[in-house]
Amino acid sequence: MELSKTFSFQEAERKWYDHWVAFGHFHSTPDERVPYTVVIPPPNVTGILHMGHCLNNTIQDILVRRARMLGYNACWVPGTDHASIATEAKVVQMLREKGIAKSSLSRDAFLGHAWQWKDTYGGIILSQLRRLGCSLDWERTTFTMDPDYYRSVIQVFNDLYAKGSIYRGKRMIHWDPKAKTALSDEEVIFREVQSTLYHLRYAIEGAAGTPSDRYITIATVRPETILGDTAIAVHPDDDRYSDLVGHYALVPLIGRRIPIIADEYVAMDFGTGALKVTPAHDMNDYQLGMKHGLDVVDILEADGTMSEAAGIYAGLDRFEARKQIIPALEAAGSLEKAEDYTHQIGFSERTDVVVEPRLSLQWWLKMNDLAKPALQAVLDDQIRFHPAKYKNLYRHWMENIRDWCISRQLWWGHRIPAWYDAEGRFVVAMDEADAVRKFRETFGVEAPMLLQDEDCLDTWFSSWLWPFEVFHGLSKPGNTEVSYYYPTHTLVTAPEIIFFWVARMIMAGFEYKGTIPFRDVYFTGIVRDRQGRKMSKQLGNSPDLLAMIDQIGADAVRFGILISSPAGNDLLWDPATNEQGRHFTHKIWNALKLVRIWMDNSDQEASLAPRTDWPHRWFRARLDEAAAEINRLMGQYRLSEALKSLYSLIWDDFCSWYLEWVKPLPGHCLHEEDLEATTSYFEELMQLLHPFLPFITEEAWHLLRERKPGDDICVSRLRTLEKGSLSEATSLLLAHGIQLKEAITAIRDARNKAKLKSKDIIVLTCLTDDHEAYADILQILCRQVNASSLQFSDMPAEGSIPVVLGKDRIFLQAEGAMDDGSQAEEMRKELAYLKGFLESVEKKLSNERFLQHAKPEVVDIERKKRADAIDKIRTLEQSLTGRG
RNA sequence: GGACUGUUAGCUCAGUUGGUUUAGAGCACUACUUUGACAGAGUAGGGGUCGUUGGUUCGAAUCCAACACAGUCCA
Repeated sequence: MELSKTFSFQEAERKWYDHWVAFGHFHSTPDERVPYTVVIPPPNVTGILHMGHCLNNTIQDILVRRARMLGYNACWVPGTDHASIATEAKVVQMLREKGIAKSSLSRDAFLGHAWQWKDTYGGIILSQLRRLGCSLDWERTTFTMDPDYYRSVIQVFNDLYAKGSIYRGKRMIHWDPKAKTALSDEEVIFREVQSTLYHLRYAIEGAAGTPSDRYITIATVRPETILGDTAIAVHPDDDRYSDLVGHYALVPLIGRRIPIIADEYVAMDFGTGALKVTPAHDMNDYQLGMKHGLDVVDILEADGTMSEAAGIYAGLDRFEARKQIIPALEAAGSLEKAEDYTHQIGFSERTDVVVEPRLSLQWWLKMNDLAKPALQAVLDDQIRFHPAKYKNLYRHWMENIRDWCISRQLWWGHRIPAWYDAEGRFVVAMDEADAVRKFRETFGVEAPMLLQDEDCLDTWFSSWLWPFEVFHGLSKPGNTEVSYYYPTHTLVTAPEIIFFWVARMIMAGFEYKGTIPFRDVYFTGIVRDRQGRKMSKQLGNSPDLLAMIDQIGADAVRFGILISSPAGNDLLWDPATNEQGRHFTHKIWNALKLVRIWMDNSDQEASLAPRTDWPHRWFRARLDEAAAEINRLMGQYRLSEALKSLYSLIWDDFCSWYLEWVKPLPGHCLHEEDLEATTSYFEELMQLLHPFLPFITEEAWHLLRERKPGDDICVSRLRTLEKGSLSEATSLLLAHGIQLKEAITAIRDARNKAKLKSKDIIVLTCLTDDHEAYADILQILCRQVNASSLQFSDMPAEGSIPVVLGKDRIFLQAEGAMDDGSQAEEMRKELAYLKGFLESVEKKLSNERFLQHAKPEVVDIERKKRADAIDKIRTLEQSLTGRG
């Protein structure tokens, strides 16, 4: 039966994915095999598939599918994380659209809505990963707020608190005024922003608290914060201001009396050299304030509006206040000048609003002790980073690590397990009953009225347990699964979350399992668009992947993203690479059609083509060589290179050369043994390709042979090669293959230049010392260049066109061949090149120091180069002068 | 401002410990071909001296230094 004109990928994708799941091919249970475990970086439960996921999960799928085919017990665990800020923001917005304000709801009522939302819309991304072909073990799907998981997070909090690693403290934190929560340092993105630097005059206080006619000028980009100023600082060595130190200045508009202090922290060359100090709203100012015992005036509310303490503009948004204060300052004569200024401003990673430094009471985790083993493991290559350059970055961060702010002012997430009484005393406990017990033990209170902390834990405080808690490593310690699957094998993730997640997983691994969580970490590149911009929702430059899969198929999308993705480098992704993937699947499909035609013909009474042997031996050698190469590249995590080499193995060696060499003449059918060899090579190629393009390879697998149920390519065993180098016989075959390809190409080129039509038959005469080398390939050569015969001779044929092949010469004769001299032109160019080359080699060989210093092998190679070049030059010269 | 990474064909990238030629691939480009698997194709071809400068070496795209440019992370 003839196959359809094109591969029906939509049908095949649905069919095979359902089939794989139905046969349980992706489900793993512990057995006697060696495990290969990968845990998915849990996507945000509100997420939808974007390019980053696509790249990341395609890579994981390739590693997992290949491991499965190499005989490992492959287990890839799916799941999602609850993403407290992002999810809570979505739910709040959804409620707002229904006219419900979060503030009107109780915590329980809000969480009811949130869970409902999660159950309806959450996890869409997991179904999208099926479309991509990901071979995940769905029976193991985990969510960071599953009951067991939740309890483990609480247990970890209790444990770290008991060890003294968790503490509560008032510190300057990054505040997100939209989400109204604290952020960790890692959740703040600094961007360069064009703004204005205002120079403002503060009058110096004269006698009796009235303004004098002197003033001091400061520079600020945030003029509204002058309302929170409690000092002006200058450098102690700054002559401009030294007489003012100890005096007082008056804040414009509100007239607050603030001291002028001296501190070496001030940069004399920045702005005016005088620094306004606002301890409540700047990290560094806060430090200065502590040092000098300054007042703290907090002029902002949690939502970013001005507070009563500001004196004026209360209730106004911070940016609106900035707009209004400028004309007011100008009217008061305090504005000296305004200049353009570019600087870095922090934005919330989740809500993209400008973050505020804010003084607040939060929960913190001490990091120093946790970081030590985690740093060492990477430095020692117990955990290997790919590419290794990320080791430096990791080390730098780990050596300068700061305590982690783990509390978030949110309801969606793991509620902080601390209970307070009316007097503000608190205990950390597993649950309320435990808290009551601890209150009794600690404070001697019998029936305390306790309230649990309102806040939640940072999402990463749960996902750092992921590699073992997906196997219930903490909730059911020592169970068979965690013992079998942990430590996991490879983590594939984006470099952006090296600190958020990778580093912390390593810490948790050591703290709770006493060992590394994974052996290799593969950092993917950042996906950028054609203009080099990072793909993001804000820019809207991320393509709709599902539409793309619908349009051109999952295999083509996987190919496109991977082929442009060198390990660890950013990839500029261009939809044109998808086209390449589509063409590739089309090529495979057509090769499959050809082989199927041969199969169908073999049943018929067509005359049997003679048995060919050499092409099969050659392709076996070529396949072994390529498979070894792919093996090596995969071992180094050079996935895109492995795919490139497979692409050319299939397209060039198999389709363009091998299939043409074994193709029977019209009216003939392939010899049975030749057909069998061709079929097994095709199968083997499909196996090698399967991890990359799972759907078309599975389809081909079933079209090449009748299969028993469950005999699927995804669980087939990949042929593994003997270790060591290729045999001498194999090397010779490969060399002859190269020689054949070169001869065919050169003669075809000569035919082209002689303006011969493809139908025109030629006669070949060959001048060579090595008849042997042509024995096996002679027939193929003639057929591929449409020659009726090839004769050996020691004289060129009269009126023929010469083709030079290394030391050999082949002459072609044909009716109507036109030698327009371009062939000779070509030879003269080649001759000039070779002479230049020979000169450079001879220069080396006549250099005494080269002969002394270079390794003997290298000198031998150079001698061989010289001999080859001399031979080739002689052959060319003979051809050009027309001598025999 | 600090640290790191990169700069190779029109574009996107390989080039593994310096020496298998005077640097490879894909896409794009040019000419020819509608040949029975494939025009989503075939056949052949053109195109770069490896950011700049200097150094180490018998020998440098490859190692070192400075500079220029780009990017990332951190403050």
